[in-house]
Amino acid sequence: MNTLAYGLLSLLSHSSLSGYDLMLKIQPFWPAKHSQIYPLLARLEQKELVSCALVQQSDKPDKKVYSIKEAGLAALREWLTEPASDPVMRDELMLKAFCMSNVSPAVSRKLFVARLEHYRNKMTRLQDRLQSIRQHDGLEEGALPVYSSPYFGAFILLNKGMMTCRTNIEWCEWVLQIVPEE
Amino acid sequence: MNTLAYGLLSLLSHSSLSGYDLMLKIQPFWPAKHSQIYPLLARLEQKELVSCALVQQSDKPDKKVYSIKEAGLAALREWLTEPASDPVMRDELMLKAFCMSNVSPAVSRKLFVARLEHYRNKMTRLQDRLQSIRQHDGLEEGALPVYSSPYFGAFILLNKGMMTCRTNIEWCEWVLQIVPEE
DNA sequence: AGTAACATGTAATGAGTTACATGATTCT
DNA sequence: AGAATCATGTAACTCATTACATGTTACT
Repeated sequence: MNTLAYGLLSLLSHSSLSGYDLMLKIQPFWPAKHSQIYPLLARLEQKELVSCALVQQSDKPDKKVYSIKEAGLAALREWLTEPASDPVMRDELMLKAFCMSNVSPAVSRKLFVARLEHYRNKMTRLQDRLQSIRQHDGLEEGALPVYSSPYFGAFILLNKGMMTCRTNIEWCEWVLQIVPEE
Repeated sequence: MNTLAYGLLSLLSHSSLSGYDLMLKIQPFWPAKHSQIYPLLARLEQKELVSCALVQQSDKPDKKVYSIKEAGLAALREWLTEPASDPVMRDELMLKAFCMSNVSPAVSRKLFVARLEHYRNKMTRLQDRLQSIRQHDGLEEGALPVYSSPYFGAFILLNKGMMTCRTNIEWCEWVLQIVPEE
């Protein structure tokens, strides 16, 4: 039972999902490819932490929908009582920033312009998602979901994403201000 | 030549360091254990990108100090012209936050209190480091190093660290405000 | 005498990515 | 007919962590 396994259980505790959907949904929190997800789901099913149902679709290929079982929820609750391990951030731009005085300002600026673009796109996507979960939970602008709502977690995470994005954008803009134009 | 290899070259472009020091210094940007660093340094030496000198010490065990060679600097400059890949963040707390409505608020609060502590400690360490590089570069409070200074990269990275820390602290405090006390 | 930090290495295992493989369904 | 998305799986490889292994020096 590694972190990714608990991550899948975490998503499944909110709603039943296919392996494909799990793969898409877990990206912002714990990036993983389908080649990692599918075998892991099979193991979780073996362990009786999740169940699986074949769902036939007419508009799309059939899919296997996984649901969390009581044992899975118990494992999840147990895991939640343990302290979370420290976050791990791996960003090539940090390494490049460290040694950028070795190249011309123009080369450096290009890196930060690209990153700025990346965070601005991400920001837009986050805003859209926040709008959509506000509607799901029937929330007015500025109102907060209650703790017991299953959307509470998603809500605070989206807010974190927005705050982080904003900070990163500010940082990139600040760097571009102090890195000379040529 | 993976990202870690370029990361080592990046640090070495600023100053010559032992494998042990490299291992300590690279942690904030690209976490890696010594078991990954030492074999990689041997490969970089084989490729003639770095050179190695045995330095005898009396107060501590002897060490091997690595220096970047001209070919290493060339590889670094080449790498800097390529776009940086997207940052990868893996944080167990995000996964736990997503499903925290499955446990009592007390259990959830504990996670965020611990994380708040973590970021406050980190913030203090960053402030100390920023002070020390200000002195190295002979900078007044509020002044910025010039682009060509080898400390420029470290300086903007420390500022990013501080901004990120501050944002994370704000987020944790906000979450603790809206998660009920019991 | 024992612990902690410094210092370097290898071996085994686990986690994660890329590539290989296949097929359904929709849209252009 | 071809591209894009949906959908699931395995195999090979690289990357990263943990464990094994050893030795120095300083401090208590």
